[in-house]
Amino acid sequence: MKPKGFQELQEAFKDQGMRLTYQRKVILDILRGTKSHPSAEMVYASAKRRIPNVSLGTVYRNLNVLKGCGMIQELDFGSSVSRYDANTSHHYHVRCIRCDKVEDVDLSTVAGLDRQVEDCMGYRAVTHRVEFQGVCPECWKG
Amino acid sequence: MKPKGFQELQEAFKDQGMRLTYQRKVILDILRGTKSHPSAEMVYASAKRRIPNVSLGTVYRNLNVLKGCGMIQELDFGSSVSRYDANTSHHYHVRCIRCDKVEDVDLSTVAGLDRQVEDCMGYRAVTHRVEFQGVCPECWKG
DNA sequence: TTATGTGCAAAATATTTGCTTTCCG
DNA sequence: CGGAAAGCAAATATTTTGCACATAA
Repeated sequence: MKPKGFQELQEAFKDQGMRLTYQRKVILDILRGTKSHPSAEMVYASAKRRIPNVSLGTVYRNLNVLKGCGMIQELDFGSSVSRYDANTSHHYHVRCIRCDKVEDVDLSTVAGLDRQVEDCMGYRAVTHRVEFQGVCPECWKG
Repeated sequence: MKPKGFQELQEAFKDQGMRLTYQRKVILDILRGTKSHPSAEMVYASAKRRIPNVSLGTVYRNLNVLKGCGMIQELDFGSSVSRYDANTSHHYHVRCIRCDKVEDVDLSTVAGLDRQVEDCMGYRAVTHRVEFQGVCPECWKG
């Protein structure tokens, strides 16, 4: 379901009339290879090491494309910058309010909440997102 | 606890070395008088009806001041604009992905979640925020 | 009186877009 | 070859800030 090889990846894009460019692959690889939930700027910095003349616009465009394909998800935290995650399963995040680190929360997503909102508010196709924030161990120990 | 009269409001600000200006009061009144969770622009538009030459900068500055005093809270949704709420109790929100309306969710906040994250992740002073999103009745009926 | 706040405009931040050139398929 | 994508820069959108003047206490 999550294509790994170049071949499968290429096909996955082709089905949607899109190409697998080198830039696109690098950006996806970066996200798949980290758990740090990087921002667009961070992805850009990382991509630049492999493609020195890559542009920030290309990074943003590809992040949006990958999001559109459901290959990555965008995390919108209180902070003004979006962060991206190649783990598209429904899981929660904690953000440290001091160092701005974002980590996955190992907590089973609270089941049935979406359904409750659909029932009591009359909404449809409801999803939800939970963001925890606090001070991480490194920050409060140091 | 939530000062209403001019007198008490004035004192509440004074304690923090702040003044109760007309602009500040109008902005707070606007937020206290609506359940629509307006954005800064919306507050600005509303304030302008009462203070024709009020500036957007003043609105932003006061929203931040009021937030700092804990008199209002800022809601950061996936969308790129912040919205503001004079109801500072811990409650959840739903946003309609079609018309962008934001409503309170009548659901008791899931207790104990913050504590669980503190225990299993080692964080401190954890709070959380839940945002539901879906299609509101008006949008899917129409 | 005087420090805090306002209005205005310019700056800062984050992201998107137009256009020409490049390159995937 | 033809259309999708890249690179670059200019444009947007939202929020913040510097400064001279006004005002609450």
